[in-house]
Amino acid sequence: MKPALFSVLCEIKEKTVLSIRGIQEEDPPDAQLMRLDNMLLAEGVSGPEKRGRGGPMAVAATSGGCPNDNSIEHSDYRAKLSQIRQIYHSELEKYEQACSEFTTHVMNLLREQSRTRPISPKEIERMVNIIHGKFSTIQMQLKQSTCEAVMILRSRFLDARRKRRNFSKQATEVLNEYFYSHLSNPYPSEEAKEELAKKGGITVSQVSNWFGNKRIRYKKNMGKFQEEANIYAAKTAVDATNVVAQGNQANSPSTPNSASSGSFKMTNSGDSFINLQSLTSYQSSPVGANVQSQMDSLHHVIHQTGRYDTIVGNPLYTTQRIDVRCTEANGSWQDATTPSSITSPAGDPGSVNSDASN
DNA sequence: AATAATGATTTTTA
DNA sequence: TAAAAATCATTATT
Repeated sequence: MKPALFSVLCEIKEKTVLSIRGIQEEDPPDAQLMRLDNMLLAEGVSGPEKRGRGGPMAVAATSGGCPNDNSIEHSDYRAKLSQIRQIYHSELEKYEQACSEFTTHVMNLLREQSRTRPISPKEIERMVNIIHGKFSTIQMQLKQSTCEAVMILRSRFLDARRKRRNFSKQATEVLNEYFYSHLSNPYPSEEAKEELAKKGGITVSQVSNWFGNKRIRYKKNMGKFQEEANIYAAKTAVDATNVVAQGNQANSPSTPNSASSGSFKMTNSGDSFINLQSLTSYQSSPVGANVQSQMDSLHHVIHQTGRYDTIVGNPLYTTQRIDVRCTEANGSWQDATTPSSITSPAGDPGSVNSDASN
């Protein structure tokens, strides 16, 4: 009886055109999926668990502990990321398992039924394809939402602008020290930046940022920075003189002025320069190498003593005049916005700063 | 709560 | 292309 039924079913099938027809579907829509995959891979969500931990972790232990928050934040980020990653993988696995389970289940069912009704292998294949398609769309959704989560995480943790931390005391100390002892040319070289970064427990680009900000802000109104300028200038001045006092014999005094400004364009002010030079040499024995920084420091000290009154009295005015000093003297690390109009009411004690040059 | 500081980013400039 | 200048967004201070 069975064969009869079977053949009948076959006929019906033929008539109702339930048979296979266009089996052309699938797979143009893979562009998006590729994008998601790539991104997940790039973010380290998919791909091998890279717990590489080798990195620049142990930063310079030189001189004092800098907790260095950066790494803390980073590890926080990594923790969250690995959480996402974990979820992603477990979900993915679940889906894959479910998919294969369901597929085998359906196939078994169909095979069983194929005994009592006509089912071509092509139909089974098609069925399997459909199932896989369904599951892969689910997977894609998973990938998409994972991507979203990662992006959110990124914007929250990696965008340093959003989570700014002030530098440690140590870092600002080091940076300011350099800045004020190279006030005439506060452009640290790449090596110097690395050094500073190391000492301060920050990155080189942070050093660069800091100097960029510092220069512009210092220039913008120096009055505000007078205090710390004096502090650091005095500090480094003392250091410098000490150093000089100890051992300078190495260098010959034969490298006088030229050395001082180095790569800096020293527009004019020949006389004032000489002036300062004599001053410095007077204070501290002639030195070749260190001259620059000493001059900077001293400059500050002198400067301060020279016109403390005006500083106190009229900050604005002072600033401007200092500004002028910078322009004329340095001529370079920035040009003062101030017009020459305000320029020195010549003659006053302030003229001390004409020295300021370099 | 208002405002100053400050580190980072973006845009402009030389 | 590096530095200046403008701007943003967060943190500190009052």
